Amino acid sequence: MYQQPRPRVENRARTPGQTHPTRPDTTGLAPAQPAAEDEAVIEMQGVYIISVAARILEMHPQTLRKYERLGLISPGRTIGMLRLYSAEDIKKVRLIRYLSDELGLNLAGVEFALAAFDNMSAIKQRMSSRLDGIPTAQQVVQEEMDLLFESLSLPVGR
Amino acid sequence: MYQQPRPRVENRARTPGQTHPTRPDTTGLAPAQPAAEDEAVIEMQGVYIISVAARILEMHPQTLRKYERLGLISPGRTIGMLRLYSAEDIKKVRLIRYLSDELGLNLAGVEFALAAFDNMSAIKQRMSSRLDGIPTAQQVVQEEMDLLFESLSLPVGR
DNA sequence: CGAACTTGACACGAATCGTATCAGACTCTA
DNA sequence: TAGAGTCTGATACGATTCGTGTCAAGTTCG
Repeated sequence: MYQQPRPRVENRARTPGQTHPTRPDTTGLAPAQPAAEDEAVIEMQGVYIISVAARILEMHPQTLRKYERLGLISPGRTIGMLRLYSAEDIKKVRLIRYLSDELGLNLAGVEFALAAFDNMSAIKQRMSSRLDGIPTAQQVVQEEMDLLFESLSLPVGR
Repeated sequence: MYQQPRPRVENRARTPGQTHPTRPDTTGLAPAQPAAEDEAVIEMQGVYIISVAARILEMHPQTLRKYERLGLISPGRTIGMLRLYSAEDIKKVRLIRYLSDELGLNLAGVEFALAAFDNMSAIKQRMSSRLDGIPTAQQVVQEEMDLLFESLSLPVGR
């Protein structure tokens, strides 16, 4: 078995005493995480194979594979084609899980939302760029677009 | 029975010969639509009770009631509490159906998308307003925000 | 008045989602 | 090189969601 099934609704808060088994990576592919003290908030770096990523995220490996098949994430690969999840990938999966669990979106909705975020970021960038000579306008755009991101009830700025 | 079940995927194009029964509104509440020639594109005005709205939209009345219960639409009411669907409401339902059928969003996703559209429109308005004295910047915002709306693969500007 | 309609509540089939399981192939360490 | 452990794709399962259908009771309006 892989893990106890994660309840469908909000179990983000970790029970304090419990910590991950931190089973040694026999593969050696994933750089050891910095001796996790509070795993829930550590900023990790490096890449992880799917089993490690799944343990970090407390999700089923099959779920991660399904997300990739649907194009929601695109983890790297080893020479042997093993998936490698970067910190960016982990963050993105957390966002996906938030949209799914907290907001109740299905995967089509998640795809739509992710695309919307990307487009919003890109447009914000373009506007700021085109307003290069007008710092006042740049400021306005910056403020309002940030407001727009906040209005989408996201956990953080993606 | 109310109608033949609408296929889940894309049947927007009406078979040319067929036209709605246009059963006379015994209620008299809904102003007669302008003698529909091509019902698929008519711009209607006035308000309709749920049975008429459902026939126009080729949807089940229960679906419209469910949308309202979820807060996706808010049709008016007669003094007798009968629902009254305006042209705005009809358009909104068409958008909902597009998001659901074409993009595959569930209703939580539709709610998210509608809120995002509203927020985007509001922010665009606010930016344009705050950039009142800088027509150049106003133009940029206008163009880019329109681009943003287009990028969301919407049928029209909502 | 009375026929036709709307209302809310409940139930059903199909589809979706996360998870579980399987055999086979691969990886990496000893 | 041998072998334990892991990954891979494919498939299946239970729970949930969504649109639709059905029902009795109340209301509306000609």
